[in-house]
Amino acid sequence: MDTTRIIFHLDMDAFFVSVEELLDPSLKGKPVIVGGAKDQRGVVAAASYAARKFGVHSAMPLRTAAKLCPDGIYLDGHMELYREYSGKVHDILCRFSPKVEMASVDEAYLDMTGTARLLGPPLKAAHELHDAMGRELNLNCSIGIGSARVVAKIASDLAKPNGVLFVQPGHEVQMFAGLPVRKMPGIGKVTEARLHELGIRTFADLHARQDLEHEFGAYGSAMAGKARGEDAGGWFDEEIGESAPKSISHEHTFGEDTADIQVLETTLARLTEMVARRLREQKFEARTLQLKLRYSDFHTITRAHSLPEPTSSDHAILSNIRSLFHDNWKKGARVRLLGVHVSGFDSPGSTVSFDFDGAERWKQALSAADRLRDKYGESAVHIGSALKANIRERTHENPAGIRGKQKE
DNA sequence: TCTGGGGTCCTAGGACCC
DNA sequence: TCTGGGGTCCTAGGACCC
Repeated sequence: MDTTRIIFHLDMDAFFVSVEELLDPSLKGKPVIVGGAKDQRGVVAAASYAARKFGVHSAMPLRTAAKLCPDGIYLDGHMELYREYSGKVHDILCRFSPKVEMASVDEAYLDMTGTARLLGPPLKAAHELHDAMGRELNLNCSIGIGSARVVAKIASDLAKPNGVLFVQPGHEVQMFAGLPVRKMPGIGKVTEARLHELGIRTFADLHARQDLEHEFGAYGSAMAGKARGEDAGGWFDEEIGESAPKSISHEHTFGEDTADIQVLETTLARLTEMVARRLREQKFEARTLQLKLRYSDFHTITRAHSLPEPTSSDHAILSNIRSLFHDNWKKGARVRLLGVHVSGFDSPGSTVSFDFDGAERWKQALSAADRLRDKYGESAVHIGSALKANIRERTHENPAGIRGKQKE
């Protein structure tokens, strides 16, 4: 049996800029920079290929971009519109595979395993997908094909712009050998510098070294594996599919640093409102609340507090965030950024209406119990009888207050 | 050159429990 | 009374991605 998976990674080319061009075709071919005004605090979110010729690239401070490309067209951007187009992209992808995962607004993974009978071989399916994006949305994209997510991701990067690349299973090492380590997803500025110090510059260098685990811990062997075209969990990495969000946050960088308590308090209240509203929209409640505080010198601290019971109320969140702020802000110190972050989600229904959706919970609990029994034997597990009384026990990892017997 | 905003995942230490 | 090992939770910070 052939168990090789076929994964597509699709990446929209210069997505924000391309959508802006749909809105205003006169922008085509011009150096367009999305992210904000030239003199604003902020960074480039996207740059057209014409702007890139000046050396402008995403994540670059706007003020730097303004020096490199003073005559560029600087736009604030329309996030709502990009999300709308992202939805259209998603709709098209769903015609090609039942397993689609949007990794961000402008990129996605598709599990194409077993679609050959319907859509033909991978390259044919990829070209049809590519054509559909052009024909129906008037947008360019690049598609990478491989046997694991990392492979597909690296391939789509190599395929840019507007191309398709299939890395045949088994040919990863050979195909990637000459690539700089930075091309590997997960290796950024810091890890790249550390690798360079060790004389490791390419994927091939990465293979040749046996001491990565020693230098980088578990992450080291993962890197070596990835360089061979394996995903973190081995050849058969995680399923492709959407997963529930794990955190919600909003933050704000002031146009000018401030120590004005009124401004700081108002900002905390506004950020909290935005976070709480989204929590309620998603029907989530959060247990862990976190404040982020960045001073003028860019020194940044985070301070968290976990509640005994989850909440989505503005008042509860704000009062906790305010105490975190007042307990930690160096009075009078000028602040560059404030942020409010919540995590540790629980859907309110799972706590309140246990009796109504109890069946599913029990199923989960029992299957968890079964796994423990498999591991430790029949007497290892007792389902807690105080199930209702002891609501707090039931976290995601411990759905019904199951306790494994101690192994003394 | 002065460094956004929204996320995910990892590490590491300490508290606490058995 | 001391020791220790394993597991989980919590907090802080940081790398990385788009």
